[in-house]
Amino acid sequence: MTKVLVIDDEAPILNALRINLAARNYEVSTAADGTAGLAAMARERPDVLILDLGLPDMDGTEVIRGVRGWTSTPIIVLSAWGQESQKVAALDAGADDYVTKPFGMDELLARLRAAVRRAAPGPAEPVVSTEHFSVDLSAKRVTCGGADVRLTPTEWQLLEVLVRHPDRLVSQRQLLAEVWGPGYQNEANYLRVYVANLRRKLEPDPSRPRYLLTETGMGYRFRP
Amino acid sequence: MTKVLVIDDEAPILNALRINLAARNYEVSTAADGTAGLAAMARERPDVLILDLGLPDMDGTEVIRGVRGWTSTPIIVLSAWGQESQKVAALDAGADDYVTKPFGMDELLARLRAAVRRAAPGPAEPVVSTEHFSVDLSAKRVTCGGADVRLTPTEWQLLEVLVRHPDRLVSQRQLLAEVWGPGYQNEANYLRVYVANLRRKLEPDPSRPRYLLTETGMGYRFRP
DNA sequence: CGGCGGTGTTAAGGAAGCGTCAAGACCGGC
DNA sequence: GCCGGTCTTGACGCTTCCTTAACACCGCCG
Repeated sequence: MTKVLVIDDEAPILNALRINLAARNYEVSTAADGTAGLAAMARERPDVLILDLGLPDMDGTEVIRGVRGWTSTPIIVLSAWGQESQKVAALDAGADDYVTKPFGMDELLARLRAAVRRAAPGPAEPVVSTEHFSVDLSAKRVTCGGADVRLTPTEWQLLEVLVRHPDRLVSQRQLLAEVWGPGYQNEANYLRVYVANLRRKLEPDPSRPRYLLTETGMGYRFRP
Repeated sequence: MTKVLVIDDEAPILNALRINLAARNYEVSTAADGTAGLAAMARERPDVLILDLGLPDMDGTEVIRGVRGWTSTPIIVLSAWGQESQKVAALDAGADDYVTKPFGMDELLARLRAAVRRAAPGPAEPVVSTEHFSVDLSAKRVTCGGADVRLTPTEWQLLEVLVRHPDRLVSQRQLLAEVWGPGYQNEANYLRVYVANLRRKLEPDPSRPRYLLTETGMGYRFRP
């Protein structure tokens, strides 16, 4: 769940944000001034910071600089209408984005999504490991006992489909359709050849498969 | 020098941007509609794209999607006041930021700086070394056995893409799109020629590659 | 016991992909 | 306009991969 920290001294805005963000399934924490905000930033380690520039105890750009000293967490700035120079200063200090008050909640949420998306390297953990081998989906890399394993394109595609559905039984028809195309749904012999190839390259004992299991008459299953 | 591409169909805005950006030492190119814009994007390889949503020939979000298909170059969107839903759609399509017309030039420039700064690799290690050669990404210099190696512009771009994704498989389509442009995704023979050039200049034994590995049917991989 | 459907294994031919070389096209500077 | 460097383009031989077929195996049931 995405964690958001809101630093603002106006109670109505704080409440509105807390309610709306919580409703969208964000985890929200708040702080009412710059000092408390910097402390909360270090303590909570949020994924995004929403920062009001008009704080009672310190200038907004100082907060930004304080945060930027040790993390690149995205910062979205709230500023009152007309404070052009402040906004510019905030962006130059390292803010990622800003929204002018009064603002529409939809716009803020869209900017929030954009900021989180930019910061996130990848949506899902792309590496699946077993005791004997590991598969890095994004790098398209397979290592077995420390050494790289070379897979042909077809072998890789087949393994990818199985690994993306761990513990699930994947039917022969689905495998054939996803790897060879929808026109190959009766060529079950392809599967036998390529599953055998994968087992020879990955299984500790290819004749007694431990990870790439056969479900007779149905399909195959990957058990991590 | 930072390169900026402006896609806008209104001549006054185009001129204002050209003058102001050039005065700030940006290198500016322009396009008047989406089609020409996408072509210019591939040709010019700007560091930032400024995109007006109100184009005559296609929807702004389509342009964004066309660009995001092959590069993560920052995109700043210009939109008329009040088009809230358009702005949200643009951000969700992959835009990085937007500015509402009429806009202050200072604000646009600040957002431009922020976008470029965000896109910069930041604290990433700018020099990658192997046992036999080392690549300085920021200085664009390659040394092999103590001596400088001369690379042609195309050779350098190709090497840069591979080195920026160490250990990762980079598909032929991605390499072609990033080095030659999105229109060259079927010219796999270019890759063969230039990978061979790089190997001849960098590999200790070009016929038995140790760092620039080919994965038949899939792409290439740089192993440090 | 002997067929039968589904599966695992292996090998060979052809297709596709790759490395290499070289010649021509292009483009900049002089 | 010439010249050197760079980029395209095509052809050739070689390697890798995909497809296909043949055969052994296993469990099931008549």
